Amino acid sequence: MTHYEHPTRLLVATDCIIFGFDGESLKLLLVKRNFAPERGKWSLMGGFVHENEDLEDGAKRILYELTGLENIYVEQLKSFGEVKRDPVERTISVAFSALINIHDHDEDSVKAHNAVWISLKDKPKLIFDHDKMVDLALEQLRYKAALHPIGFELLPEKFSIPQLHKLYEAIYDRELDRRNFSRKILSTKLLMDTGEKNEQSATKKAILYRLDKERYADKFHSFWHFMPDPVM
Amino acid sequence: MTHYEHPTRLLVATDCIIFGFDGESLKLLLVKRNFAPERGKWSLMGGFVHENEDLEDGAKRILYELTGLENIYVEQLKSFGEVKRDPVERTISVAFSALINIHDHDEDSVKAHNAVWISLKDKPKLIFDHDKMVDLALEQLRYKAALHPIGFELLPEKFSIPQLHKLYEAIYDRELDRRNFSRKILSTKLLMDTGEKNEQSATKKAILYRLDKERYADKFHSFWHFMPDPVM
DNA sequence: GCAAAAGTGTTAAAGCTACACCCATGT
DNA sequence: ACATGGGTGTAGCTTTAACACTTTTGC
Repeated sequence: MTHYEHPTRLLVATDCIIFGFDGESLKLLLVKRNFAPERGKWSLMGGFVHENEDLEDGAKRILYELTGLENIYVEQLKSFGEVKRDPVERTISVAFSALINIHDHDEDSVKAHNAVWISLKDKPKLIFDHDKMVDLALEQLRYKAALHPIGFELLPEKFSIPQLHKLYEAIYDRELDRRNFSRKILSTKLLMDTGEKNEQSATKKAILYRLDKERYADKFHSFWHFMPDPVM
Repeated sequence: MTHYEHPTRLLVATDCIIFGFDGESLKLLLVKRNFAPERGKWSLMGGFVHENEDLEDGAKRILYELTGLENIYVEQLKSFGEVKRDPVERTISVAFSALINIHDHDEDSVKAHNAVWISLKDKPKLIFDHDKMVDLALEQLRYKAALHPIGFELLPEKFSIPQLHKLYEAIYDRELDRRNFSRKILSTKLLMDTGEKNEQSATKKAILYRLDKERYADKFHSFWHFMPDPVM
């Protein structure tokens, strides 16, 4: 086998599975296509990788175009390369998962792209193999959030434990005992008390925490065990 | 953003991180290149994706060419797409992890490709970003084997618990209490007693088990907790 | 004072670790 | 019979799950 023998070049795209959380349910940012092919149908946000651009940079460029946000938490999910996945021309798509704070995005930009936040439970059928991408992204989010502190990416910088609790219930689509959850989270020592309280609450105001960035960096590679087994 | 706007086509390759286990240590099947570029240096086995071939099929084709084996356990790891990762021409590489039974491969074929099994601990420096690929593959193997029953792919169909135990010690590069390990494995009910014993042993012959395929399929998505925390 | 949400405590069961002991086999 | 490796048992500790209770706040 020699290198550069049959240099068949292929189209390479990235598609982004963009998760958000509005305090109640987990949402996806989806695009209603006003361009061919599959005009009028729903799809993930995507685009082609440029000649002089790393894969992840491509995904971040596309995310920036859509949301106006930089420094988004992005993780490569998997590449989808079935020969006939795109009917127009063979295209390899590198799928990226993105977690963003739903309140931060640029609304005009999102509207301009014909994009909408849709609850996972109301997800319409998407074009091509995008449904598979979403399924996998959700599976991975569940997998990862059970063991690593990534849920925070979906929340504001300052957040309460009840908020985090609701997020986890949304991610796993099931009830979690709030008291055990709280103790488990606090036992990681990953949260810093900001001294502030959630003034929005009509009842007892919850303590607002912030992620301890130093410990976060140290512990990122250690397992959590947030979920009662079995998770999946 | 309209589809098919700037159709820049790129080279797409697959590289395979091939793990094997010889009963003592975890090994990689590496190629000493007798072709350009980087002739004489070590690399992973790889090749370009063909026009009419799914990504995973490409990896399997390459694995078949090298080892003569079909039905190999293969898992897509990640795509590597840095602009300058390949100095000759920009190439996206989709990395695949493969777990094979080291005794099954076709020796002639491996020799013909100038490939050698090398213990992870003696791994030479590899070309391009192949070192990164190996690091990630190992991390993923550790991650996954702690929670899912995939170690079996590296063993013969019938294997003993002591064999499995040695495999796990090799994967995690640390001692594991053999008695606790044994109990943990058996408690999953994933192993079927074949009624046979390991006749090779010079001392007490170990019971040979086989993976219970039905339970395997059912349980594949459930977490194991094989390793004492923290694993990583 | 009451309802609702937040925070803290308790207890029994389960799981894990670190051991000790016995069994089978070839020399 | 003994050295070696394989199989099973157990005590003490830690973690978990499933609960109850108290505190804060707005009305």
